Amino acid sequence: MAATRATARQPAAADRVVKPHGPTAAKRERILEAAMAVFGAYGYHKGALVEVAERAGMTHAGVLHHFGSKEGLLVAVLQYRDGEAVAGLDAREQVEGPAFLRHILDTVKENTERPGVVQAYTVLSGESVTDGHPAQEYFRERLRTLRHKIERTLAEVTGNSDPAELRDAANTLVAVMDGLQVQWLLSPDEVDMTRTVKRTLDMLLDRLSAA
Amino acid sequence: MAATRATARQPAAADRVVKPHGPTAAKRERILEAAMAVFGAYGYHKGALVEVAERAGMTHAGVLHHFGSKEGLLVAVLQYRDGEAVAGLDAREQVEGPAFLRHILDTVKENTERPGVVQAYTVLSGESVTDGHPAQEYFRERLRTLRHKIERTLAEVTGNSDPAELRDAANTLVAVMDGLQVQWLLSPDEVDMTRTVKRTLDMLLDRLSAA
DNA sequence: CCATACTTACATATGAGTCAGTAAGTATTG
DNA sequence: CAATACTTACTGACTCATATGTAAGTATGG
Repeated sequence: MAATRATARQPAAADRVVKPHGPTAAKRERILEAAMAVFGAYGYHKGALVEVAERAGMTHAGVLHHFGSKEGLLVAVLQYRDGEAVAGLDAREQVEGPAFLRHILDTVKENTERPGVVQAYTVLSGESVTDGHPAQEYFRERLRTLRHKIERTLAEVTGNSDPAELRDAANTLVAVMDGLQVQWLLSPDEVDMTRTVKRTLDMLLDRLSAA
Repeated sequence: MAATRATARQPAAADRVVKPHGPTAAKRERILEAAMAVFGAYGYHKGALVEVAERAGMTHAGVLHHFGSKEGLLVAVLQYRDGEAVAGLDAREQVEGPAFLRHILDTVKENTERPGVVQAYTVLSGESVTDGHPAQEYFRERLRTLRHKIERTLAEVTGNSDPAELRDAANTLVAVMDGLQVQWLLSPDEVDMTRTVKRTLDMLLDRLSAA
C-alpha cells in the first residue's frame, strides 16, 4: 500500500539534489531524454506523458512516479540540459574573455548537428512566453545570465564601456542565435547558422571597438 | 476597418458571390480578434475554442459554424493578420528601397505598443516548428518572402551583390527582430527593441557598403 | 420562407493525476 | 544469517476535467 508516493512529499521541491546512482539514474536519464524528444517534437502542452513513457519503456504512471507531475518533468528536463556540458550555451564556470566567444561559436556549430535539441529549445522558449507557462522563469533567468556574461565579455574584449551599447550588442547576439534557429528549423537550406553568427559577432566587435 | 476582407473567397467564377457584409463580417472579425488574443496568450494547442467564443460573445459551436474547425480558425487568423496593413512586416505591395527599411523600423516601433500581437506572432512561430503544425507552411513562406525582399533592398541600397553576404544579412535582420521579441516579452525592461534593431540595420548597411 | 447565424445537447477523445497493489531490493535486528 | 521491516520502482485500472467536433433544433432578417 501506498508504497508509492515517495515523490509528492511536501518538504520543498528542491530536495532533488540527491543524485541517485546506478540503474535508477540511468532510467531517469532515459525518461529525460525521451521527454526532451517529445517536448521538442510537439511542445510541452501537446506532448503527452504517455508518449514519453512509451519511449522510455514504461507506463505514464511510472514517469509520474519519478517526477511527480508533468511540470516537474519539464523542469527536470530543463535542468538536465543545463547540466550537460556539451551544448549548454551558458558556460556556467570559468570560461572567460575571448575563449567564451569562441565557445559560443563552437556551440552554434555543434547545434547544427543536433536538430532535436535545437527544436526542443526553440519550441519551449517560444511557448514560454504564454501566460503562466512553467518554463517562463527558467528562460527569463537563462537570458539574464547569458546577457550579463556577454556584456562583460564584450566590454573586456573591446574596451568599450557604454552600458547601453553593450546591452544592445549582447541582446543582438542572443537574438541572432535564437532567431536563426527558428529559420533554420523551418528551412535548413536557407540558413548558414555558423557563418551568420560569426559575421554578426565580428560586426559587433568592430562596432564596439570603434566607439 | 469596416467590411474589409472577403478573405476566404476562392470561387471566383461568380463575382456576384455574397461576400459577408455588414454585421456578419463584423462578427467574424470579432472572432478573429478574440482568437488572436487567445492563441497569443496560450498558444494554438492550449488555446481553447470555448474561450475564443466567450470573448467573441457566443458559444464555441458558433465559432465552429464560421470557421469549420480550429485549424481553419488558425489559418484565418494568420491570413487576417497579413491583411491588416498596420503591423504587417511583409509590405506586399510597392514599398521599395530605403522606404522599406524605414517601414521595418516603424513596424518595430509600433509593435512596442502592441504586446498582444507580438505575443501571438512569437508563440505561434515558435510552435510552428513542431511536427505537423498547421502554421508551419505559413511561417516558412512568410520568412521566404521577407528574406527575399530584404535581400533585394539591401542590394539596392548598398550596391553590394554578394549573394551569400546578402542572404546572411537578411537572415540576421529577421533573426534579430524575432529574437528580440522573445526577450522583450519575457523582460521588457532589459530590451530596447527599436534602438537595437536600428543599430543592427546600420551595422549591416555599413558592412555591406564597405565590401 | 429560406438561408444564415446561431444555441443546446451530445458524442467522443485524450490526457493528467490517483490509488492500490506487486515485485524486487536494502536495511535491520534477534 | 535469516526473518522481518521498510523503501523503491513500477503496473493497471480507474477518475475527472477539458476539448473538439456534430447534430438537430430555433430564431431572424432580407
